Amino acid sequence: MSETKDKIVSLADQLIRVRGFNAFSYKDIAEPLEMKNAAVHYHFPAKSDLGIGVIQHDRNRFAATIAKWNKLPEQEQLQQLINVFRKHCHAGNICLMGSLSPDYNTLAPDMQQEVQQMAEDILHWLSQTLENGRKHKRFQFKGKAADRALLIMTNLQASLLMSRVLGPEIFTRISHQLMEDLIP
Amino acid sequence: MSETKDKIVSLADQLIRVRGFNAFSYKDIAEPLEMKNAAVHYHFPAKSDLGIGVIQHDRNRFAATIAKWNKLPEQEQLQQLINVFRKHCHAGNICLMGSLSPDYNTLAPDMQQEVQQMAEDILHWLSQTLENGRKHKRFQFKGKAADRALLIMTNLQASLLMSRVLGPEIFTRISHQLMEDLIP
DNA sequence: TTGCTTACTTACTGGTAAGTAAGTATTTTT
DNA sequence: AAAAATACTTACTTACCAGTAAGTAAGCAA
Repeated sequence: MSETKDKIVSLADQLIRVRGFNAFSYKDIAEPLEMKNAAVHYHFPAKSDLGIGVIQHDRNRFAATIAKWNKLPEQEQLQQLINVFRKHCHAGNICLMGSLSPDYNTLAPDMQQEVQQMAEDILHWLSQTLENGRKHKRFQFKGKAADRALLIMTNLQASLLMSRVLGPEIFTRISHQLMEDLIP
Repeated sequence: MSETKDKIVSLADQLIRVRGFNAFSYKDIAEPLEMKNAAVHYHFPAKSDLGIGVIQHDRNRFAATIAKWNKLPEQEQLQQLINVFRKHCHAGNICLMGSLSPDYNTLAPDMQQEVQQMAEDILHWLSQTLENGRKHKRFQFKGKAADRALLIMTNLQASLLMSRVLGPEIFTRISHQLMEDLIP
């Protein structure tokens, strides 16, 4: 990917997390990068192309990141995930899923599918990590790992939303209690 | 409140939940109600006035609803709350908090404050209900009731978001496991 | 019956949005 | 050296948005 394209995707990623997909415009990309509206359209003809670019970038980064974690004990892998969310929390960001799923009905079908796959990526990894952690007696929880993954995923996702409204200590309380619940 | 004003608020409530606050316009209100753009502005001069109207309507309804539940055993009160969310889930709606918190940074300050108070309303009630339920041995959980309320609140909120993307069985799995975790 | 309020409509403004057609300068390929 | 691809800019279109000014018809109130 060219340098310019990369800068556009990074900035769009930020804007989606801070203001939402329907609340930023090509001008918000073009101006800070000192180019014209039409230059952004050159790289991403439609806004949904830009949205898809952002999601794919994020999915690739996630895949690379979890690969780096995969020799760590499971509770540390989960802690790493929580750390990623904490950094976003303190930057005032919400996660891509938390930003794009409320707008889901307004998105183009090809972008909707990309959002869906991102959700499946994360849930699949988290399910596996929880299942393995339980097998190795590092986690203790009731029910299926896939259901537990849903609970934890929704906690993390919405903790960023609630933190935006009620302050960052919300995130700390949620992530702490979450971990506490899992440790035998 | 006049009948017209009430119809506007109800429709706006729907639109916020289905498409998001920044993704509907006065035209989307005016057209189905067979009036002109300017008539909506007559009742709600700025869009934030309409937003505030919707939130206040919802907060009042919530207050009235929990008052009706307050003689029920705590686990049934929580089940009632889950039922409210389930109905929204099957209507394709998300909750107001789930819709407005991603857009929080784009909202007018007076509307932000209203969102904040709505969050505090729900968390306060849920904390109290969990605390009372634990005292009466109807619930069992680790940690502070206020922290548990945060976990459950975020589960419910984001379960509607995830259901929109991955289908309504997501909500069923989350709400079921959530209840299971609390029952002694 | 004159005046005031309510609940609108008509007609508009200024601004912004996504998107595009056509042209240009620079680099790369043949 | 000619042709073609790359990465833009200029200049524009179409469409919509929130918001407003001015007018109006109906009802009520002194």
